[in-house]
Amino acid sequence: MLRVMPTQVAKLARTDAGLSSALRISVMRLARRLRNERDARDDLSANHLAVLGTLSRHDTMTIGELAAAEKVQPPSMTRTVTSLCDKGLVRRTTHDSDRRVVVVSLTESAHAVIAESRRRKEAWLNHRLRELTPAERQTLRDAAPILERLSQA
Amino acid sequence: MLRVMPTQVAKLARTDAGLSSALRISVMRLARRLRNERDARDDLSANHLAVLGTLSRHDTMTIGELAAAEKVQPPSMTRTVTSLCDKGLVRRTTHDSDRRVVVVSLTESAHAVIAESRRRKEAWLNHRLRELTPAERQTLRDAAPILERLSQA
DNA sequence: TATTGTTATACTCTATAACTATA
DNA sequence: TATAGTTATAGAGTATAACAATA
Repeated sequence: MLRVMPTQVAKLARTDAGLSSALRISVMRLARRLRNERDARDDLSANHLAVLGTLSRHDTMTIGELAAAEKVQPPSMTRTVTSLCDKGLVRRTTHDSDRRVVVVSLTESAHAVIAESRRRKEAWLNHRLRELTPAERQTLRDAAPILERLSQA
Repeated sequence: MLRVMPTQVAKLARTDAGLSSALRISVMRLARRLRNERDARDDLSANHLAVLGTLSRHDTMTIGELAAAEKVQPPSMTRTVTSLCDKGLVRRTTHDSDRRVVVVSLTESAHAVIAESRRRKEAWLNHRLRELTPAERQTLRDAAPILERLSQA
C-alpha cells in the first residue's frame, strides 16, 4: 500500500526538497474535497458555475473575454452563454459603439445562485475548521495569503 | 471591480469567520494553477492521469474499485481502462478465484509516465517556493499537514 | 438470484472549420 | 481585410438501461 498518509505529508514537508511535493498533494486533495462538497447539491455544472463566478468578479464581459478567462474557444463560450441565458442567469446585450461585440452580464437571480453556492461550499469547511486548535487555525490564517500569492505568481 | 486581491485574502483571514472563505479561495486558486501547469504539456487527459495515480497508490484494483475511487459509473471506467490498455499503460488480467472480476495493474511504461508528470507539476511550484522567505516556507511546512487532515475529514 | 463487467445508446462539453455581420 | 461571434459538425467523456458471464 503506497498511499501517502497524513503523517507522511508532515514528514515530507520537513525538508525544502519535500515541501513542494507535500504542499502540492495537500492542496490538490483539499481542493478536490471542496469541489466535491459543492457538486453534490448544485444543479449547475462546474463549468457554468465558473463562468458565473468570473462574471461576478468582472461585472460585464464580452464572449471573447469570457472564453479567454475560462481558457475555452469562442464557440464553446457561445454555447455556455446561450445555456446560461436560457436559465435566466445571464443577459446578452450589444455593445454601444461596436455592434459585433456581445456584452454578457449577470441577472439578479444569478447573484442569488452564486451566493447560495458559495455558502454551501463554505459550510463544510467552516465545520472542519472549528475542530482545529486555535494554533492550527492561526497557521492557516498565516498560510492563506502565501498560498494566494503562489497562485498569482 | 469586485475581484478578490491578495491583500483582501489576508484581511479576510484575520477573523475566524473569514478564515474559511480566505482558505477556500486561496486553495482553489492554487489548485487550479497547479492543474493548468500540468495540463499544458501532458498528452494524457486529467481523467486518465487520475486513474494512473490511483492505481500507483493501490498497486492492483478491479474495475469496480477504480470506478468507486474515481466516482464514475462502471461502464465509464470500462471505457477508460480500455483506452489506457490500448496506450500500453495498464494491463487487464482475470482474478484468480472469481473469474467475473477484472484486475487492473500498471505497466512499466506507466510508472515512467507518472514520474515524469509528477516531476513537471512540481517544477513550477518548486521555483515559486524558492522565491519565498524562510519564514514563509516554514508557515507552509506547518500548514501542509493541517490541509491534508482537512481533506481527509 | 446476485454480482461483475460489458455493450448499446444518448447527452454534455469541447474543438476546428466555415460562415455572417460588422469595423 | 480584419475582427467578434455563430453555426455546422465531430470527438471525447459520462450516464442509464439492458445484457452476458460467473458466483
